[in-house]
Amino acid sequence: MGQSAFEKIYEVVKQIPYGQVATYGQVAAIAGNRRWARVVGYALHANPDPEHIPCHRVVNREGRVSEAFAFGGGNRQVELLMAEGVEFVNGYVDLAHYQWERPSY
DNA sequence: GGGGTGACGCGTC
DNA sequence: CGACGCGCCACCC
Repeated sequence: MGQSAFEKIYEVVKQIPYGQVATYGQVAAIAGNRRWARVVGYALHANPDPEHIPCHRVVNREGRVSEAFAFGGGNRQVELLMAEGVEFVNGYVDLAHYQWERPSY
């Protein structure tokens, strides 16, 4: 089927529940290969469906957001996450409590 | 058709 | 602790 890395990545990102966040590596790993972390970044960069693809719930391994290339201006992503109840510490997401645990399906 | 780059992650020096 | 390189896929020129 035409399910490429891109498609799988979008599927995973769409599954991130409200109030939780996932890392690029996490999404990549669930999508099929953890080395796709870079592809995840590119996939979200393209973000063809921002309404269904909560790219703001995807953060890097440090729990930090990309201020330089964020869709709405970096801080925008932080605001959205905080609005969902995600706590930030020194600008970093508390991954220990808010990192999404993929359901073992 | 070929080459370079990128919203990353991890190992190594 | 910081900096660098490697790996992967898709898109742009």
